Amino acid sequence: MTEAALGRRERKKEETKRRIFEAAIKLFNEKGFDAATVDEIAERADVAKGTFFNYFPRKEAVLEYLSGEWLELAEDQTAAVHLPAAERIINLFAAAAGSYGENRELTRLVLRSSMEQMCCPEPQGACDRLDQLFEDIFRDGVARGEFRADVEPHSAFGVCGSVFLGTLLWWVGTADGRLDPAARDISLPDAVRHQLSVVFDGLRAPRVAEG
Amino acid sequence: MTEAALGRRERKKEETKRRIFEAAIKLFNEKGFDAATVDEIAERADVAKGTFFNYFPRKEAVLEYLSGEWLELAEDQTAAVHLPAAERIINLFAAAAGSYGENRELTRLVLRSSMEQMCCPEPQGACDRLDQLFEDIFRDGVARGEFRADVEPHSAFGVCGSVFLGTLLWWVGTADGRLDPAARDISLPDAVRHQLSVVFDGLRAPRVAEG
DNA sequence: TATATTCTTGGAACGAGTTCAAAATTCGAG
DNA sequence: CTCGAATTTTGAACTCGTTCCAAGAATATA
Repeated sequence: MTEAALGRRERKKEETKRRIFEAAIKLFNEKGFDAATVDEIAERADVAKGTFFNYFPRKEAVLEYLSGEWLELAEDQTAAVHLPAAERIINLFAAAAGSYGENRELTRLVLRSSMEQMCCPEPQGACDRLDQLFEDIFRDGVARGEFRADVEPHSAFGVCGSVFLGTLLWWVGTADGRLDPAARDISLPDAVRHQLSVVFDGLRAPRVAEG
Repeated sequence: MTEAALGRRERKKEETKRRIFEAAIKLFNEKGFDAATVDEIAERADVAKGTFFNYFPRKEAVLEYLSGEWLELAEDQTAAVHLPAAERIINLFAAAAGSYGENRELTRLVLRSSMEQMCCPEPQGACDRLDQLFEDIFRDGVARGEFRADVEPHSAFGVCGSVFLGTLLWWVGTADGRLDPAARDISLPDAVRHQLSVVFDGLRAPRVAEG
């Protein structure tokens, strides 16, 4: 009698999770992560407090879930195989930054939880997925002679991922009131692009040809 | 009658703060940050629970204080003016990494709190101090023609600082049990050196001379 | 339809961080 | 030395995240 692939039970579960998730995000936006109590979230999602913990084992798990959703939005960027590898990588991170960079406060919270994850990396965490995407493109770039062959892909991801993260951190720190003058005229994705381009080209002054 | 510049009261305050601080760090090492309760810390420092919050407004503030102490240890590295600027910068970060890299668990905690600070930058936070040190050296390097002149010092710090932080994160994630094979043979300061050298030289393949 | 099973619910209880206002201590002036 | 002001200490009370569990609902099976 069940028409969908998922039974009614499964469907209801998913719907409840979404309801809790959306209520939580909305509240985080309205009053901040700490000020939004689980009671309130459950109240607004029309479930009991205990139910919240059925779906998200900890309050922070809501943020981890959100970061996963944001990453998915960026995963398409790996498709454009015709572009130079450097550009594809920059596009990948810039797209991710685009998802993040809607709301400073929320981004701050997601960043915080992402770092926690990074410190205790799960086999299938969001960071590992991003690493995989990156390394595929990077290896391609090495094969095409665009990138140095003497840098391990994982090490390269370490550098680029760090800069991505660091730029997000910087952007989050430029709170709306006291904007860094440099931050007023540049969007977060553009900032990520700029910082990554520095990584690609290096900091050293190029040797003048007529040395 | 007071021999020191500080009155008795001031001295006692400082001593109490140290006692609380050391009791806290010792307990964090023994049983982890979360498992060490403020009650226990206060108990071991021989003060009441409330007193703890007189000196550290939040439990996490102990970690912020610690990160400040670690940074001080690295500040000497800026003295060696005779070295190339790139080397001085690498030494600066490697020295900082040396302080951090004693204990993975503690480093994880300090990193967590440092990121929080970075998200809501205080005028005189540890990050700003590091930024100042960095930019002085960097400008020197630009003046000497070692670095590109078209990269803002602050932007360069963003890149290098991010990579420093990211490498710490990576290292913290390589828990003693499940060490990344690559992490077994390289110390944290060396890892920082390596990653920063990538930043200096860039990721792109050098143009072959006989193009 | 009746029964068994599994999952969901939500309120009570607990633990730990944080707050607060009263008590204790220290300091400086007379 | 003594009094009063200012500062520090104190721990009980409060808040909120988290756990637990018994009752109930939903589903599968006969």
